[in-house]
Amino acid sequence: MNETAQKIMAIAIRRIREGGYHSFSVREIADELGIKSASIYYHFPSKEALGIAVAKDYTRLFLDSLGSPSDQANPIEHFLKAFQKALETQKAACLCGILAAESGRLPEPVRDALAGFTEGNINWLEGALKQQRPDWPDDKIVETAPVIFAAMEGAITFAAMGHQPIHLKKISDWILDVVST
Amino acid sequence: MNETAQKIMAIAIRRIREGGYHSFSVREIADELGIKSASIYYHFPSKEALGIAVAKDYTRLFLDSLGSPSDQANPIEHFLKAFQKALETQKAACLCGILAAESGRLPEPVRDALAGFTEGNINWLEGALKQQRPDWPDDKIVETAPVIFAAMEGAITFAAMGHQPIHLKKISDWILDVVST
DNA sequence: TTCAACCTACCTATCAGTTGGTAGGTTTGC
DNA sequence: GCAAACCTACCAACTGATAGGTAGGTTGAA
Repeated sequence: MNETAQKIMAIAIRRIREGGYHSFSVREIADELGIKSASIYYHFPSKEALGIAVAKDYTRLFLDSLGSPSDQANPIEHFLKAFQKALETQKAACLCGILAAESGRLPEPVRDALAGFTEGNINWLEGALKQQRPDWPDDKIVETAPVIFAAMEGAITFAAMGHQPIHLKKISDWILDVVST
Repeated sequence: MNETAQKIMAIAIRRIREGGYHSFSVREIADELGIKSASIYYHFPSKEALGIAVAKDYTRLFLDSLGSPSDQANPIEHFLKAFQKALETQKAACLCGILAAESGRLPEPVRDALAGFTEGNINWLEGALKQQRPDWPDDKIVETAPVIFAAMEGAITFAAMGHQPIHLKKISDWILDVVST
């Protein structure tokens, strides 16, 4: 993965987070980079392949930055803070929440890559809940994890939209409350 | 607003909820309806105008079905159940959550129509909270309403995606807990 | 050491298909 | 006769994608 390919991915990821997979074109990326659209196809065989690469890279980066739940005293809080930090530093929604919104018309392999992010996050949360609430039965853990995830995705999507001020801290506190009682 | 115009809007609204504003075309709608794409422009001057009409109609229908918070003994519960009912009967995400995801690349008037939905819902929730929690200070109410809204939007978006089972009932219970304590 | 062979990273030019949109003609029911 | 509701036929712009070419660097065998 060379420098140009990484620049292409960086632009693609930003544009997807702004308006989704269908709202960017290969030509737009090339224009922004100052090369021709045909050159994009030297680095990525198709727009779809670029979308998959972007989704997988984003997933890997996010999960890597999370580390392991067992490294944390309060892994759920750690998870929620990762979302807050992502919004603060990148001032953008989560790629996953954006792609989820258009999942009905996404090329199947892109949808699969998107599923990788949700699964990775929900698995992480299940591990975190098991550690933090060993008293909870499995089905309660399996039900709770995706709800935490989806609620945070919604919050960050609307927060990044910027029309209404949304305090991620507030919803994080709610979730911490639910988990600790 | 005649029958064909309403059919056009019904198809548009369904397609937007499946994949967003950028993933449907005027021709697709015409094909599904069995008319030519040019005929769409007899009823709506542009795709943008159709998008606006759809967003406004969706907003009106949803707010009308909510009624007034003061008609409800527990208006927050009423609001949350409206989301659950929408998912159950229509098996689709909320138009607003989908459009929010691509808001960065939406034509401005469509984005404005989208803002109408969020504002309408948040205003409703503020009224509901004021009624249900007269003891809460104004700033707490103003902070809480958008968070309830965004969390439910996220939950319904991922629930409609269908990849992971999300229980809207669960997040509704959390929110009711927060409001009642 | 030299030179053919190959590679990387782009380019120009073009493709077929799709997009939103328009001008102007036709049908149909009152 | 007239107007609502469609149609045919088109347009410019844009889409993802391909074919074929090229400048400049690297490699490896004689």
